[in-house]
Amino acid sequence: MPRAGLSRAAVVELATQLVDELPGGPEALTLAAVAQRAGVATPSLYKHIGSLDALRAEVALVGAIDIRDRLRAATVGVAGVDALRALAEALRSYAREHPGLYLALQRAAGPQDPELVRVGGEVVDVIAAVLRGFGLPPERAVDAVRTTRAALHGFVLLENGGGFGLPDDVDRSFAALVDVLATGITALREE
Amino acid sequence: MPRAGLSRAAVVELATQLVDELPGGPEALTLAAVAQRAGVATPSLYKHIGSLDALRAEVALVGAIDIRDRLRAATVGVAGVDALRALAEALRSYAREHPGLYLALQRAAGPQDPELVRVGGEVVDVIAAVLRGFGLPPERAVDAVRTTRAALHGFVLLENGGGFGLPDDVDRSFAALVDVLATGITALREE
DNA sequence: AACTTTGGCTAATTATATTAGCTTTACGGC
DNA sequence: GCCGTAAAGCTAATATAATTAGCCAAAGTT
Repeated sequence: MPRAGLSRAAVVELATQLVDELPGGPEALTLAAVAQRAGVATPSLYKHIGSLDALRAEVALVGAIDIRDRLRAATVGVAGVDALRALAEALRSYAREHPGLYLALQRAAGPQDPELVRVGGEVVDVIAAVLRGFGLPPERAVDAVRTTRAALHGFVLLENGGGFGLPDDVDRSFAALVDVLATGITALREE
Repeated sequence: MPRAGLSRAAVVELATQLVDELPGGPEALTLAAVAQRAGVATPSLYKHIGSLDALRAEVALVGAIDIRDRLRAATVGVAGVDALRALAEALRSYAREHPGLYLALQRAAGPQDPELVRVGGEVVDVIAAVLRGFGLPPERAVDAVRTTRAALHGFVLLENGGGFGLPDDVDRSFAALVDVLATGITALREE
């Protein structure tokens, strides 16, 4: 019989699809499901990946790269509050399109995978670059980046997790969050 | 041989301990580990709980109740920015003391368990009560609550997950986050 | 003391990851 | 076109975990 013609990249691609389709997100990802979709027996996957955990790490890396690229693309040529808003909306869009992939990023954050650490750092760099437009003193920059990361990350997690029970307009709340960040971070300058 | 003298509550208690001790948090929780700690065989646990998922839901409920009580205790008799700071610090302390339990709250947020939904609503009520001191127009209150939840939730998740790579003082960053929220939410009044 | 409920047990089933070892495909060099 | 080899697949086997079924003994009740 002919071969399936898999590769490391193909397996990771299938896994990233699954992670977004499965209701349980990254935790529900199984090698059995990947193998079924690939049309091979489960152990065959080990020719391309090291383990389920390694596959999860690769999936997380794909997500990190995607996010980095989207944030960069969304913020070229914009500055100040506009850039912050563009960045925020790009992140939220991505998380809504890829809820499983976004979740996969969470737990994989450990210092195991240097690639992931590097790309994560590049994501943070984009945020830092955007916030530079707010004219903060250098010693406050880290605080502003962390605050922004926390607020955006928390919002999309709550939204994707169904944490907002009320029917009130979530878009408006997100806009409010960005306003709060913009106002509050600007005020950090004055202290 | 004498009985172990378990009960639903005792099993949940052991599970909550484990969730905070295990490196993998709630996902690493197994019935086998609970049974071992309880000194019984794994299937014996089913006399007290319905399933692993049900146990996870109970663990999450314990966390939600704890958090609700801590936030209430931290904010009685304080108002305005002081109340917001007290609430924020109470939440962060709890998450640092109980990283696994805090994580357990995340995924269990679905609408399955009405108890959890109720307690979760009570947590939100505390936040709403604190923010009432900022004198927002009623139609902005939901936005402010969501913004606050998102920012605090995101921060403690990033902190517990090792997401803050730089050695810079995390306490100071957290204080900055609370400042940003206070300033920004106050400004929501004016729009 | 007998009866009943309850909590524990062992045995069995299913799903999954993972390892070992075998087979065959595809392919580079002759 | 043939040959050797490495890669890619397979089946078989092992280990862990959840879950169900059915048994038995301990506690508690009458």
